[in-house]
Amino acid sequence: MRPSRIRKAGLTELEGAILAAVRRAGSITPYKLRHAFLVSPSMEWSGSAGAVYPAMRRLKGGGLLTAKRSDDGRGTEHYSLTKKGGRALKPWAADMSRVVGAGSDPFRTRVPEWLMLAGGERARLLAKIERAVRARCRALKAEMAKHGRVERAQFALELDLQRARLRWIAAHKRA
Amino acid sequence: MRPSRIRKAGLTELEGAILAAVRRAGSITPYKLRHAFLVSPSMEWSGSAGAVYPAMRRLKGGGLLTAKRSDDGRGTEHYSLTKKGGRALKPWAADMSRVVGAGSDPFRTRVPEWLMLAGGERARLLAKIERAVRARCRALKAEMAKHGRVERAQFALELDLQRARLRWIAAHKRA
DNA sequence: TTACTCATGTAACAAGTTACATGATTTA
DNA sequence: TAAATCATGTAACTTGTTACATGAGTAA
Repeated sequence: MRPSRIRKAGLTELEGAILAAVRRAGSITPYKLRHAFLVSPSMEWSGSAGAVYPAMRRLKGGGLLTAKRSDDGRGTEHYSLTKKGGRALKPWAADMSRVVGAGSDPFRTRVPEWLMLAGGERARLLAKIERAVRARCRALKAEMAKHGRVERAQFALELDLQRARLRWIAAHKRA
Repeated sequence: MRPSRIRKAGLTELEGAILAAVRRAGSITPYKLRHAFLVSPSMEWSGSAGAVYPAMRRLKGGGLLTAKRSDDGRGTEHYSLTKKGGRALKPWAADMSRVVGAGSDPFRTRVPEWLMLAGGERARLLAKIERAVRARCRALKAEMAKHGRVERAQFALELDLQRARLRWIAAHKRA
């Protein structure tokens, strides 16, 4: 049976990302963090309230975050990292089994199905995908300019992923 | 509110992958499919019984799969794709908003935290990550030889992802 | 007969999603 | 004052995970 709460087993991906973002910000409200996730194209989560608020409450409950409620009538809560939170972040950041994993890639997942298609149909679909990937690359480059160094480093990784996809398409569209 | 059962909204990633795998196999038991997921390093799911059996039952309930129970005393069930299942697979395979997405990448997620680290600590961690990624590449190449054309196409994509990571590390380890 | 593999399945739980509710504050 | 935005939160649901249960067939 697995323990609940902030398990010894370690942080989830979302929890780690939240902790890291709180540390970067110094102090931040769930609302702002949520919108950072919402806006960021490099973030894999929807930034849904139903995920962020419970996760931050969980982290606070585990002593990894502290919250200070301001008296602005809205009850805005400012979260910051505790020492314990900082310590918890290390094994998360250095978890090799996760770091080295390929994650979930909807492109890769579909490859077998694409390769099942007959010549003409496959060529058409791959051409369509190629256009979509190129459009995504353009959007990524445009977005990149608006962000700081750290986000750009994330964008750069995704751009390289998309380029790898383009190479893959080129290698498989006529076969 | 979202409808339940096999939603109009489309198949989940796992459902699509299952359907595609069933089509490839022609006819397959959940047990065998489960083990294909379990063994495959390019598959992102654990292939847990608690995911595969319910998903296939769901797909059968929606008429996308049919099952024939053999009388071997074990009640082994052989699933195959229905016409409806084949039709459902198309929009899943051509869902551009998903195809073009970056998916969830635990490496990318950790980038901000790595870049927060001071010089020495960062260099040590990135060196460790580099070794792990290289080991993964070797494992991938060794595994690749044992598989067929379609799986190799998936492996090739992951290899390129890992190479992009190595390039990223090289660019960020001294900075 | 003991142990292993084949094969299906369930129970409890974790953690995300959408959609909604509620209210304060700012801006047009 | 109406509408938009800031801000927190909950409810219902979906779907995955681990861990276990059950039993048939096979090889030592």
